[in-house]
Amino acid sequence: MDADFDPIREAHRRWVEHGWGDAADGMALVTSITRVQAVFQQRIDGLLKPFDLTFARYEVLQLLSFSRTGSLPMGAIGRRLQVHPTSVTSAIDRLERQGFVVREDHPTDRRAKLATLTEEGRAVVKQATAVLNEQVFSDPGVDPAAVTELVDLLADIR
Amino acid sequence: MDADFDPIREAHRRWVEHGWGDAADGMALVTSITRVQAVFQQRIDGLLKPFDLTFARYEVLQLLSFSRTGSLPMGAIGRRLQVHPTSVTSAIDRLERQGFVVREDHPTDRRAKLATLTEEGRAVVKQATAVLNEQVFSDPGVDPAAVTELVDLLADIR
DNA sequence: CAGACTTACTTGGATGTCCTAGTATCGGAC
DNA sequence: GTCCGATACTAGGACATCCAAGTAAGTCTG
Repeated sequence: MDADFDPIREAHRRWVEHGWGDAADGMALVTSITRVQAVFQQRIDGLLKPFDLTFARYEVLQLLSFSRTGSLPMGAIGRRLQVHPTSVTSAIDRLERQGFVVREDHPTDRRAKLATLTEEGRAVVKQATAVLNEQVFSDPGVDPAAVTELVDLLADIR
Repeated sequence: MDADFDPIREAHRRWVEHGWGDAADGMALVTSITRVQAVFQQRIDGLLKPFDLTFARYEVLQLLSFSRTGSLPMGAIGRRLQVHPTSVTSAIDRLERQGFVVREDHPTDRRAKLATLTEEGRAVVKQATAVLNEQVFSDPGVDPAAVTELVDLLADIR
């Protein structure tokens, strides 16, 4: 990236000039988070492309792979990933077409559906995890101490 | 929010259990940023709804309102906001239909188009800014000192 | 046990973002 | 002066996300 120019820092200067006061810092925080999220998103989606996955769908597979039976109700997925139920429906639709999960009836609640990992799903999430852990998560671009600090600070906002 | 349960902290515990090592922290960072971004996005878009704006379009208007002439080439907007050129086209399309900006020819470069703020655009961005500054940016949900710290740490990643 | 409320999931619609590709124009090299 | 690569914007397509609304089924209350 053009390390010699930081649009957010530049914008922050303008906000202060226009008398925003404290709000300038807040706006800088929001835009910073927005951009950093976009950067990670693109980097990760690029690495997942060979697997025909996106970060959203990867998260679903990964969550399932860590559950005892490789199977969770749709609603539980949405709550754990903190996304809207319709986003889960959409992700599972896609993953099901890809053969990475299957929908099954819930054993006791006939309203609910279980998303269950297939063999292919388990295999692809394993490979994808290896790539992401090595290329992104092990070294997100900041000092390891700063990482935990960031996570703690962000936890306060949530 | 349900302060008594943090899905990310819970997930982090599982990642560590599965032997992810350093990668667990990195994954926690990425998911934290993703969720926090989503929270801000929804909160801001909710506040902007009465103005028939989104954060994306608000950022464009705000950028224009701070330029000397209320007018910038499309490309410059994309670079400053760090978004793809097609996203700018899409945002300006919408803003133009809403009457908040108009497209004009660039005086010297016939390839380029200028997006220029209208009176309505200037008025709406002023009102929207007042609301956002008061309701979000002045108090993003963390200690003010932490805000600048976060911004600095995030700047390293960008 | 019947009606009302709640919960689980899906459908349809609107946004925003990116990528690929295409058209028009600018600018520099020869 | 001409040609070719770089730049500016737009068109079309794929995803993901949310909201509003609808259907089905569980649960609770009187």
